[in-house]
Amino acid sequence: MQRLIAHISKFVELTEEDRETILSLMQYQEVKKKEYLLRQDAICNANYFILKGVFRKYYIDEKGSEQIIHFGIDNWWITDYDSLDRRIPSQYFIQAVEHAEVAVLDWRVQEELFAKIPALERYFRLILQRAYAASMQRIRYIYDFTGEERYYHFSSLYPEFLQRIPQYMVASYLGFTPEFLSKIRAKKI
Amino acid sequence: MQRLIAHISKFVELTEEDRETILSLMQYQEVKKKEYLLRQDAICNANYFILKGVFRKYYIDEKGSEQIIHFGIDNWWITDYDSLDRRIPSQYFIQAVEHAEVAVLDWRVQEELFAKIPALERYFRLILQRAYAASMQRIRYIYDFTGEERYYHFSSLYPEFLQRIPQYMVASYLGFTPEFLSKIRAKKI
DNA sequence: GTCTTTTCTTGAACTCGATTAAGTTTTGGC
DNA sequence: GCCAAAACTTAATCGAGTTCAAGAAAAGAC
Repeated sequence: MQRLIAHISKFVELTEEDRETILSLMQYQEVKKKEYLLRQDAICNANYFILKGVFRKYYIDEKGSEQIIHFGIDNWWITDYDSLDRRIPSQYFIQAVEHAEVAVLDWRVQEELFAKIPALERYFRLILQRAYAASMQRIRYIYDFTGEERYYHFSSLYPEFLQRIPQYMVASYLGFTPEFLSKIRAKKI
Repeated sequence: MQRLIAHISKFVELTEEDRETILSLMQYQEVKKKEYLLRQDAICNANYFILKGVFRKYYIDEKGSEQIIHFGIDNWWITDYDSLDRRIPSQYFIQAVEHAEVAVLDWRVQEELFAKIPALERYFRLILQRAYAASMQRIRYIYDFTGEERYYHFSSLYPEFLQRIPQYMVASYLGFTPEFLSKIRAKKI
């Protein structure tokens, strides 16, 4: 859980008392491979800080196949903000790709925490700013580059990732079919 | 400027004093068609609330052509958060598509305002949450639908928009060429 | 260690949308 | 009101990536 405190401290200043408050109100949770933090149609009840492991956030598209829109890795928060905040059913699944550990911030606790520690409201504003910028960047990649270019970019950015997660998940995240990914790999080797 | 106050009040509670503080620290500005609020390589100095008009946020892609990543319309904020907050050169242009009026929140004033009115920090957290969710939704549209489907979806969602802005901008925003948009329209009529 | 499930590969036919290169229509400046 | 610039259309050709279908390899389960 110290990783969470360290992360927050990179963005805002916390007193020793703040730290204790945060630790006392958040919970540590282990998540087994393939377990879900959230399922479609459920109302999201927490924001999760990933201490260790990998999660995927996906939905079922028109044709009934899984489409990954986001990977969550160490030191990122993962949730469905829309469902969490507006208390509406989620369109997404959040599932552990491998054994993981998270810090859980329940939505009922969140308000209490913001009231006690205003710096946290700021911290989340900054986190969201980054997430928003990252998702703009993602749209740029989709528009500017071909599938092949996106794959090479992704594999040079997160080489260890390709070892840890199934190829078909990478294909889904990058927006093409597993067959096409196979073809790209065949070309290179 | 009352539209801004009304918008903020939809998300957080403001006292009469808060309102006056906000109005005193923000500036009203008219922006002529084709004028820029931000240019590539400049550091973004403000967050703009659009009172009236339409803006486009775009960048120049690898091939040297303009790629629109976002439209800003009445009652939305538009800025480059990454550049604004981290004081780094922007990758984007923000340009008025038609004559517009904005409320300007300068970055040096922003901190002062957050200190005086903590509710505003919360307001921006909520705004960013929405923007982030919207951009996720955008990625979904790109992945799930063909260009033609995206066009029909867009035109049913914002019919008045198609009248107000050039087609080639719609094509750029939707991620295809103006020629292809012409083809879609020819098919239907 | 074998059996089942999951993941990955290969190839042929096909489709969506890009590119190129005209020509046409609309808009706006003066 | 006229001219130039900006915006839109049409058509032929081409390529990135999909779909379908089958088989091979790897990973768990017991």
